[in-house]
Amino acid sequence: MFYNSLLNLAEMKKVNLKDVAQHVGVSTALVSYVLNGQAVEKQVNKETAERIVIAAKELNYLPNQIAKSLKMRKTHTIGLVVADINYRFSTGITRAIESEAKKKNYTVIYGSSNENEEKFAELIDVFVNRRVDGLILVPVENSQDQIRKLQKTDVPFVLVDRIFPEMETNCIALDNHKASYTSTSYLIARGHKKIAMVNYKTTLFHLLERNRGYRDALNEQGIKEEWLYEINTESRSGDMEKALSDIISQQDSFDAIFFATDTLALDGLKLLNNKEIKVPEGISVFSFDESEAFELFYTPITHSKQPLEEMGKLAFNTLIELINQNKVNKLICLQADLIVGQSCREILV
Amino acid sequence: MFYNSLLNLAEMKKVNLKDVAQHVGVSTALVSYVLNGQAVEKQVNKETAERIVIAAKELNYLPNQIAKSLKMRKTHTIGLVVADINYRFSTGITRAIESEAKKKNYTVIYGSSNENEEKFAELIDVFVNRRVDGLILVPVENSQDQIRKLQKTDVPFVLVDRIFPEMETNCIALDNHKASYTSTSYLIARGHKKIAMVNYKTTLFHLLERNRGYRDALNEQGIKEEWLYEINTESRSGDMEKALSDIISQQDSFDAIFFATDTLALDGLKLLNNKEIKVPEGISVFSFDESEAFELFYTPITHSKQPLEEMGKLAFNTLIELINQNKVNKLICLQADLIVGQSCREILV
DNA sequence: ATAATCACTTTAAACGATTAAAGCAAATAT
DNA sequence: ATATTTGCTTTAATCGTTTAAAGTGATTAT
Repeated sequence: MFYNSLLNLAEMKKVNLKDVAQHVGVSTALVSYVLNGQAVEKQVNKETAERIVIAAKELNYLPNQIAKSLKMRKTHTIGLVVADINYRFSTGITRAIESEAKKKNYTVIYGSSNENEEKFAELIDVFVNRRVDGLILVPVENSQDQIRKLQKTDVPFVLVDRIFPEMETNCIALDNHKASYTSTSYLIARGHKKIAMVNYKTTLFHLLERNRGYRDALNEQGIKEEWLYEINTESRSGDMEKALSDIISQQDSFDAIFFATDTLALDGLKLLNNKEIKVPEGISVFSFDESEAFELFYTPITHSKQPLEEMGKLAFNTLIELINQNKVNKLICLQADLIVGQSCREILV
Repeated sequence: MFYNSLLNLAEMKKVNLKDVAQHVGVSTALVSYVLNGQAVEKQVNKETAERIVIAAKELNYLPNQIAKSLKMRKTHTIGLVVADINYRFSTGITRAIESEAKKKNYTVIYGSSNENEEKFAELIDVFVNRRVDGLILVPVENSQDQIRKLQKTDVPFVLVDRIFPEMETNCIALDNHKASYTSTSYLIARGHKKIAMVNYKTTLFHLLERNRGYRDALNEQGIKEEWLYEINTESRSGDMEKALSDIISQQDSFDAIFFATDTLALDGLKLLNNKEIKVPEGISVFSFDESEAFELFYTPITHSKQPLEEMGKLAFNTLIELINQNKVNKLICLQADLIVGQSCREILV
């Protein structure tokens, strides 16, 4: 084989700086300068520079990012941990983050914690070992210690969606209280009085905020009672069954169900289908976020919609600021949109 | 600050091999041997080994994977390119691949081509530059040249779902012809005679195979005509509208619609909802794969189901074989499951 | 008494880039 | 005639690992 032949070399294993340098007959330093746009600054002879550029192209030279990362102490990689890749929320922000990252020449390495504390911790460890430049995290329940551990590190990170209010972290989240308040108010405005709230039994702040928004709206608008049904993740379908049975048994007194997440709404709507309760005639339904699944439901579901694109974009760009300047302190609160479907009837007084 | 204090050092920036070595008072080589389980092989003094292990733990030493990768010429990272993260297919195999990868201590870097040829090429370039050990690809239409380029490289890869039959590649795919044949036969067996097939207008082999399966089933079972409607991705909703209008206008003569993908089925079912055609009373519906969206449709959709978990697992493990041994040649064909719902009525003859 | 073996441990060269600092002719200044 | 500057290029250290190869005392063999 003619290892020296241009063609063969280009097709051979990997071409490195040294190969290019030897081919042109200069040192690796010169090649590095030229290929990194420092030709003028370092006063490289124009003709030499050209020869280097041409040779690099001909040899199909691609810099070894690993070596570069080691030397520069920058990997141009960020880690993303979502709660569950099957959530629409996850694919939404993942998409946004990935496309934003690509624009800025960053690579995303990704993992799904599946709402599992240990897996969450493991993923962070793996990413930190890989020397990611930063992390975007959707933390799981009870991961405060993990986050605190991370804070002692010099790895910048931003939380998305879920906040720990007792900690100072950079965070992009929805104003869940307000979104929930607005939603509940919308139901009240349409004449609903007895509104059930179905939420997970959780300590996650963002979900508790949805309860608080619901409660505050009721109270401030003269409804002194509240009807909160809590679903345990471990006994999910059973709990939902119980909650809906309870709501339905008092069917003529309950006006609406407010589901605190799209996953809950999906479960709930399936059950309502089974029980042959019509929406909104039998009962009004309001959801937080929407699942793709809603598209085939006979009634468009009125819901509160999170700006996923924007969240992802903001998360990424905040992280980049952190990476570049080190000191930013941000708690960005976004507003939800109220998407009016036909799942909430108008009750005349 | 007491840089020498254990506690502070552990909380400081990054601890490296040298730090551990100095702390114990030995060379980095010894530390490396011990921490990589070569203590016995390299005849390291037991007591020394212990001291090294303890020091590493105390200092919270984590090996720098970048340096390791550079030296070992192995990144323990694989690249995954899916066609669109919003497809259920994508999240399905992504999940499987990721969990399999984690078991074997691999990290996945991931990207979505959004069915775009250029983005597909870009992603591969980025991943190859990052020196991934291998690639799992769901190729986009017309990406043959990209694949051929990749073959000239020493980067091992496996294709998933979509094959280019004219090329020799390692590939995990469904037996689409058979799945489609079986599905069509099922419809025929239930007394359907005039069955419309709705598919994308495409050159993608796996989708064409679905057409062929449909056609062969019809022909071999005495139905000499075929009714193929092709949807152009660019004029998607218009084309679907046209196709369905055409099918419906002859409603009493068409018995069933066979959608070649879940995305097409979703679009189609939405339109049928709008047009207030009932499934299966008005027309039978069969889908290839299912979308989460089907869960809220009033009728469980009968469909052909791909074993996503298995596909992902096989893809990953095949890739690992390739990475380790270099020469494997596999075209693994999986079989679909027929999931019987209630969307295909029984037509009595 | 000297050589060989043993049981450890260290040295130092990679991996492929970046980049201060030094080197070296030729041109210009003193 | 010598010193300085200019214009360009090379040298060599560095990032944090891995791992042949060499080193080193103590023990055993000849």
